[in-house]
Amino acid sequence: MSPDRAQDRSHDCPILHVDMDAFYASVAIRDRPELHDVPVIVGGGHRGVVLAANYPARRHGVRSALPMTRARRMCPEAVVLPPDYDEVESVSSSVMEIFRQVTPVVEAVSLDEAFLDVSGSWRRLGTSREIAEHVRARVSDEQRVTCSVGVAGSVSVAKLASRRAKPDGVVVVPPREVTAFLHPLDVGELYGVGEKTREQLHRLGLRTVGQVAHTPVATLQRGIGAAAGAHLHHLAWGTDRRTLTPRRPTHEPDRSMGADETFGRDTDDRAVVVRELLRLTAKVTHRMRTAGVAGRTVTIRVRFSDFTTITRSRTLPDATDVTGEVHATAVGLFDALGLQRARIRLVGVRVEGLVPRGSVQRQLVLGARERGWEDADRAVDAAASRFGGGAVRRATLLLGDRP
DNA sequence: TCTGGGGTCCTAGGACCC
DNA sequence: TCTGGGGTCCTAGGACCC
Repeated sequence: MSPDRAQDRSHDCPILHVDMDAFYASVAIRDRPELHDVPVIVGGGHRGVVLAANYPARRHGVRSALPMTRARRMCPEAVVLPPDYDEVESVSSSVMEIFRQVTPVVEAVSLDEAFLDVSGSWRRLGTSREIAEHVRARVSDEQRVTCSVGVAGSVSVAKLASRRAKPDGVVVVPPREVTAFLHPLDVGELYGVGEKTREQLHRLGLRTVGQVAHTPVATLQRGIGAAAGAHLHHLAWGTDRRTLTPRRPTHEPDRSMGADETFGRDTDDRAVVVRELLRLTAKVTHRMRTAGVAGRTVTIRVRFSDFTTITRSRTLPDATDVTGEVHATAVGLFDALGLQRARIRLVGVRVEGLVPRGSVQRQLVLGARERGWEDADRAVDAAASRFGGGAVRRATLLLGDRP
């Protein structure tokens, strides 16, 4: 090992966490230099939240997930742009391709984040730090957006390191420096510790990661639950041994698929809800059929104007991907709530317990009616793939209440 | 005009079965 | 003849992540 490499020690650090900087905003302004130094917020329009804010906007306190109304109030001079999902996806897949040219062991977390295990690339590409800089240079040169990279011996530490590296930097945390790096951090920095758990831990007198590390596991488990407590203790010592899974094995489908939507205005009209449930169901079952999966458990979600949210679910005798069946189940669950004039903000449909469609053995022979629905679904799918998603809609979706 | 939409995993109680 | 004890499925809720 050359002195150079001994010094940067990144052979102890096979894991890279690459995180794009303010991704949706960076993509939106990459061809608009006049916007680089002014606050830019990317967000959904109506009743939406901030998807991304560039660094000038962040200086005003604007961050992801903030309600757009508050964001505009905090930074009235900001340029607000709608997200360009197609463009973001295109940049994302190009960036992921760069990662895969560095190592085959790439676990994409989301459009803007991935873990890389580069231990097989050292001979070819140099130390982990050098590989991190190589990745950053390529992403910047080829896609004109920046990213930050955390380098460490484990997934959880690499993740925290990339946050420290932001924006547009690299942070390497070799094993011998892990506790010094982790222990001063606020517990809320740990992966899996959100607002609620952070508050619980604070009530137990635990504010820093170091304090959590020196708390008996049993105490943590009593405070926040068996699984979370044990996991947290590992995270606090940086001894999380999770390895990367390049992608979910193909024989293993997603566990659930769903869709929900916030109404433009709260509603207490059953007909509006039923129609929305149909639209959402059609969207979900179409995705299911495209993925070749069917599911048994149908769950609806209802959020009221005061933001309280309930779910109701029903498990069917057989897995289905049929729009009519899922919709009928969803409407049955909704009607069983017996709501009178409750103001509803959002409804959603989710199908769980997904299995490959080919494995579904129906116990009962399909009646003519179900068979008819399946044929109708296939016709809708075919038309959608030929003419685009909006080409065919069920008749009830065409009635009334269009803006 | 406060608070999106896509998911995953965990917990807890009751039913049901052996 | 006091009522054990698992294991699994179902349902509802909640926390969390990006």
